[in-house]
Amino acid sequence: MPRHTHGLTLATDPARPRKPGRPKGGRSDHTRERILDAAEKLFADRGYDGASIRDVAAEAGLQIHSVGYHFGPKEQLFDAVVARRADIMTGLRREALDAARERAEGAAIPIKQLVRDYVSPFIQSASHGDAGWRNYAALMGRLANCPLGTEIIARHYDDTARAYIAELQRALAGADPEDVVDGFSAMVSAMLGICAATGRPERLSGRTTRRPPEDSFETLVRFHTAGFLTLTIA
Amino acid sequence: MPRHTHGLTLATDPARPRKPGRPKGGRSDHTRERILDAAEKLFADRGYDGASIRDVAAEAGLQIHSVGYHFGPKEQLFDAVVARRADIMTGLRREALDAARERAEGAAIPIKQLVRDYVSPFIQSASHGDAGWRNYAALMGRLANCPLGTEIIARHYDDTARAYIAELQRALAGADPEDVVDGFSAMVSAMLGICAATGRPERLSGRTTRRPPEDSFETLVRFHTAGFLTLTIA
DNA sequence: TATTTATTTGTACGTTCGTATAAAATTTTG
DNA sequence: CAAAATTTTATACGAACGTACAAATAAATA
Repeated sequence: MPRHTHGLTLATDPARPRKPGRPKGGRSDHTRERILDAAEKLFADRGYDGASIRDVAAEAGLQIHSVGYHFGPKEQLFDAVVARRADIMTGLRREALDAARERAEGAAIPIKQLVRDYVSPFIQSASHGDAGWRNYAALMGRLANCPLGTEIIARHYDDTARAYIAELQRALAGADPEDVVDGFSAMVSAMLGICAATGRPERLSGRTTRRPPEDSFETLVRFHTAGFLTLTIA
Repeated sequence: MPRHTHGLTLATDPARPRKPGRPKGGRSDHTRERILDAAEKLFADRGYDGASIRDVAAEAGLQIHSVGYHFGPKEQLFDAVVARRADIMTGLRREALDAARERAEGAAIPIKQLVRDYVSPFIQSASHGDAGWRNYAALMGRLANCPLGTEIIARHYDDTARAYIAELQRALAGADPEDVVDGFSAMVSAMLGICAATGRPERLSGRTTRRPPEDSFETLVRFHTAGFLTLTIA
């Protein structure tokens, strides 16, 4: 299995619908994954209100009610879509943070390391992962600045965000903690903007093809590391 | 009239509906403004698909068809909402750029000046302007990372964005032009994130009240100026 | 083998959506 | 004052929405 999929791949054989009846092995995870994949794609393309449960069912090759049967009301389906990969993302960021702490041996973790460790899992998944990860990244970008999205993001991402912010504040001793939070917010906004693949950077630079997200990633790390470092200067 | 409204205020007396019949003065601008105000608010709160034309009409105190009569299909209404203040915003940024060019007397404009001039009109309007500007700022944040929004933003904002990017590239001679575009995109993402007022910074910092956007504005200017400046270092 | 459990199917309900049509009301124009 | 123009009101249409119910099907259980 390719490393960048982080253990999650698109449900195979999306064209073949299941026959009715109790499935052979324990639970019917296959169908659930198919529904999540379809919902992820449509929510990313059209937004929460723009994507209908009917569309999701059709995209998954299922009847309408299968979606409600497995996930309940629409909001629960939406939350399940976000949660699935949020758990993976959070795990990667926690691992990276633990490793960085170990390497620092009690000292503050370098800013650049913190920026890299927080942003890297997301951009790597969005650029090297399968279509599911690309859809997920686009979806998170849509969610960033709207009420429903912020509420769900808070539930799944805020704990880890606070852990990184605490390390940033430690590494930036003397900086206003609120400035650090603003810097962190700016970093996240930029990260989501890169992965949203809106085509705007191409239009603004005159490129015909999209710049590789890894290149933007390196720029983003340098750019935001420098930004954080100036916050210590009163 | 307060300076920060930039000549646009909410239509007065939103509770009184107009009587039917041809209006006394030329066109019925009063009703049009009321509809735009209502649509601006609801699109910001609920998104394009989440806000219905019925809701807009009710918010404006009008019958359903008045909206369609004045603005045609829903997408045209949406574009009109974005366009109204985009024209004002673009004007302010152009003025600032012209003034900065004059002051530079042929030399490159300082980075910090460019950052400030681009971001300031938006954040000042969103923080000191009336409710209409606050709604508009929230709406633009929602639009940033979705297809429909990006298309409309391109139509109304890309020309001025390119003018600022050209000056940034001139001031950052030696930097990769693509890096400069990425930095500009990061700056815009952060600007929109601040004005979206999602409540996330409060949750991440433990504040109970929202940090004044002007404070975040000053941080953002320092932060991103430093980011741009490192792009010249290979 | 008979019963229970899990899943899919098919159909349907009431609501809301964007848009359209027709008529009434008021001002401007001739 | 009569006719044309403009805007509001009132109503309605077909389509799509989220959700729900009952029946059918197949595996698990007894």
